Amino acid sequence: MAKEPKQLRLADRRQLIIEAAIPINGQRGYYGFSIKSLAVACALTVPGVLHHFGSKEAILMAVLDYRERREFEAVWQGLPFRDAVELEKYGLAEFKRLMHETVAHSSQHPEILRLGSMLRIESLYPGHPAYTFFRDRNRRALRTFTHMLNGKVEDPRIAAAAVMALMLGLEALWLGNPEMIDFVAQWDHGIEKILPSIT
Amino acid sequence: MAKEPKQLRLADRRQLIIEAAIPINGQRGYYGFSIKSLAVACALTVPGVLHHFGSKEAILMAVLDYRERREFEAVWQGLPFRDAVELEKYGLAEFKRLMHETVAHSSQHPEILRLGSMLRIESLYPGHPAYTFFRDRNRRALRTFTHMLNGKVEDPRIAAAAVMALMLGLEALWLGNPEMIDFVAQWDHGIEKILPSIT
Amino acid sequence: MAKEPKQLRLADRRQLIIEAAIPINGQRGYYGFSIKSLAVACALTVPGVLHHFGSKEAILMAVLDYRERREFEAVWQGLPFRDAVELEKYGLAEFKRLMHETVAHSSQHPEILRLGSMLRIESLYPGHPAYTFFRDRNRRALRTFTHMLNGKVEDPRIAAAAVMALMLGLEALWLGNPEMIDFVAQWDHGIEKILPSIT
Amino acid sequence: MAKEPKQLRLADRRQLIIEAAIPINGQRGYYGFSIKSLAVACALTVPGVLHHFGSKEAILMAVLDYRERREFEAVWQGLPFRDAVELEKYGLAEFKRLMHETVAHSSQHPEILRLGSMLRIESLYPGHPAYTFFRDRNRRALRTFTHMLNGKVEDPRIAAAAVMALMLGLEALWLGNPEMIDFVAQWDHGIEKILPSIT
DNA sequence: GATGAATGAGGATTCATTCAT
DNA sequence: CATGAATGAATCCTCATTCAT
Repeated sequence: MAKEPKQLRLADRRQLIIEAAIPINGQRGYYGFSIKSLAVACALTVPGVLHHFGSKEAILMAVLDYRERREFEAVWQGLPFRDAVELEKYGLAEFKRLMHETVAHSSQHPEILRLGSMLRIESLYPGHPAYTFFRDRNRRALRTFTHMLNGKVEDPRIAAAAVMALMLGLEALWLGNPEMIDFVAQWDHGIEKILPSIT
Repeated sequence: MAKEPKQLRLADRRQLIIEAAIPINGQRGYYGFSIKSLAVACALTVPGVLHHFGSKEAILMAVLDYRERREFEAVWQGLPFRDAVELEKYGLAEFKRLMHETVAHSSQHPEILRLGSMLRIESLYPGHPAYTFFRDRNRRALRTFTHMLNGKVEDPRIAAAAVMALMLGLEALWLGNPEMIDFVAQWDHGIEKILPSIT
Repeated sequence: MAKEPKQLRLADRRQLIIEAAIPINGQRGYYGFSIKSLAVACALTVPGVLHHFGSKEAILMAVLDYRERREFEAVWQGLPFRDAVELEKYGLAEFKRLMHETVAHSSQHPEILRLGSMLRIESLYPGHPAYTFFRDRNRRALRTFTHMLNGKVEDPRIAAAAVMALMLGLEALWLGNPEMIDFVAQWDHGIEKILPSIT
Repeated sequence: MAKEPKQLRLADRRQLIIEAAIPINGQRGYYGFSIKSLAVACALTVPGVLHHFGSKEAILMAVLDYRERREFEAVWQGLPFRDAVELEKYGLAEFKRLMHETVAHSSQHPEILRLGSMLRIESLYPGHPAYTFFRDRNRRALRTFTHMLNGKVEDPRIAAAAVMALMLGLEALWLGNPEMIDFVAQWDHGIEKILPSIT
């Protein structure tokens, strides 16, 4: 006879709160969301939530960290490369397969996408808790993409930016009107234009 | 000797407030910005600002309206077409010239871009004052673009979405790290891939 | 061809404002009503209203003054006595006729009644602008009634208070549920109990 | 050595706040009183007060509820009837004894009376939070009184209204000038006129 | 591990009023 | 005679946070 424990283990409770925080942060942003709304979504009290994270800022950072970890586990971990740098050894087809995976995965988790879009634009404000986080992340991403495309296209930097722009743009478009565009198909079409396969 | 009047006329003061509201709304979003911060930026008091708009929501809508009008005047008005529909009669080169103009203009006004990016994502939340505004605007834009590309590309709908995605994505990328990419050059490169000119 | 003047004469405009102020003050009280609501009811602006009275307090006092004058004109002026003191010479029947007139008149003007009820209770607060006004008015009324009943009943003071209480109470009752009681009939019934006619 | 706790229990604190709210609401009415003034009277901050009730409106309703409960406990509970309906079986003397008790009790608690008078008149405004509360309460009261006088007087409805009017009127009179009239004596005198005992 | 009490700061908005026009 | 601009004070309420329980 397993009793259902009212008090979850610390880690479990944290994860529950974080998962509830993702759509809330994605919808209202860091400035617009309130711990109260998060607490209600978790069936907890406000101090109950704060007990686990200490501050609103800490909740945000935990969410960002969780999101990063999840993305890594879902997309990158399943691939045969140890790290991004190693990718250089692989061909364009491999790169496109990886991107396709990412897009396909994203299309299943719009809330994660929305969180990223919201916090990316919100964190442009220097006072935002995720200011440096996103600034550095963007730079790193562009560098990584450039690296990955190195030797495979004429101007890797331009191509990398184009790829990233396509991804960001489709995300925004799809989030706004999901019924109007097919995220994955649109991606496949776009990437083929930007990085045409040799036939 | 003209005295500087402390009381500005309705229209002048409104415009001043709106222009001050653009960067503030772009940085913090509707939920995150405070009328106080806007009032300080205008050298007014909070009720002074509210005197002209009545509510925070009304300020936002006035900003959106102003932004729309300005964009029209700056980009579309100078072009030889009466309206979007007429564009169908023009060729791909004309379409690309129009887009280029828009991008070039946008690259001079990052604050306007930032406002758009912020409010687009923020307004996905159904309770947001600009919810319907942006939903309808997005739909209209995709329809217009599709219409403009009709007969010029294989699949106008897909192409239109790709063009919009490129624009949105480059905006987001450039806003995040303006020093890392050349907005206009990157656009010209991208559009040539998506809508290649016949040579 | 008489032109309708947009600008009313000062006195007329004042009266219009006062008449609009009666139901508003009666409904929300002095503390609860706003000059804005009054201005709207008069199709004027807030400073437009204040132009005529100078302050919220002055509006209230003007309303009270107007109400007093109107009551006098409507009820007392039509009667054959010069003033209240003279009443002593008349009999009980005359007194009851006067009261009946008052009640009949009141039943036609519930807004006036409501104003009186509201301000009477509100003005018990020492900081209220009509504090002394009503305190003195109540005392004067009780004294006058006592005087009027002098020599006609056993204990004029008690009877006077009973008469006043009946009036105040029926007013309150009728204002609350006008469809449930017949103000005038109820008065006639009550006064006959308190001050029975000799048969 | 019992330490005086800074944090009171929910129920205790609520009662303290409500009791402080009674005179404040009685003096200024719902529209005229401010949570700040109540907070000061309780040696709390404004959010401290709101913590317990959530809104100004909720404070009012709690006050009304408390007042009702207290009246019941003080007057009706001590009497030998189970409920109002049962009263029909008792005679006029019993009814008058009950009324007398009520008046005697009221005369000891003018603040409660004042609260009732203020809110009764204020709640005639349809937007008032206690609008339906008082409308229904008035109807119920008149029905109950009529019921209680059924079979004991010629016209129970008229008599009931007269009794209520006497009560309401004496309250208003006494609240305005407590030094001028003896509430209880005046009641006893009045009720004997309206409902004379058989001798 | 979690809750209720309490607070200081700040949120938007309303208000009465003054001033310039 | 009336209006629009502007303000300081006060409104209710929400916020993140701390403390005691």
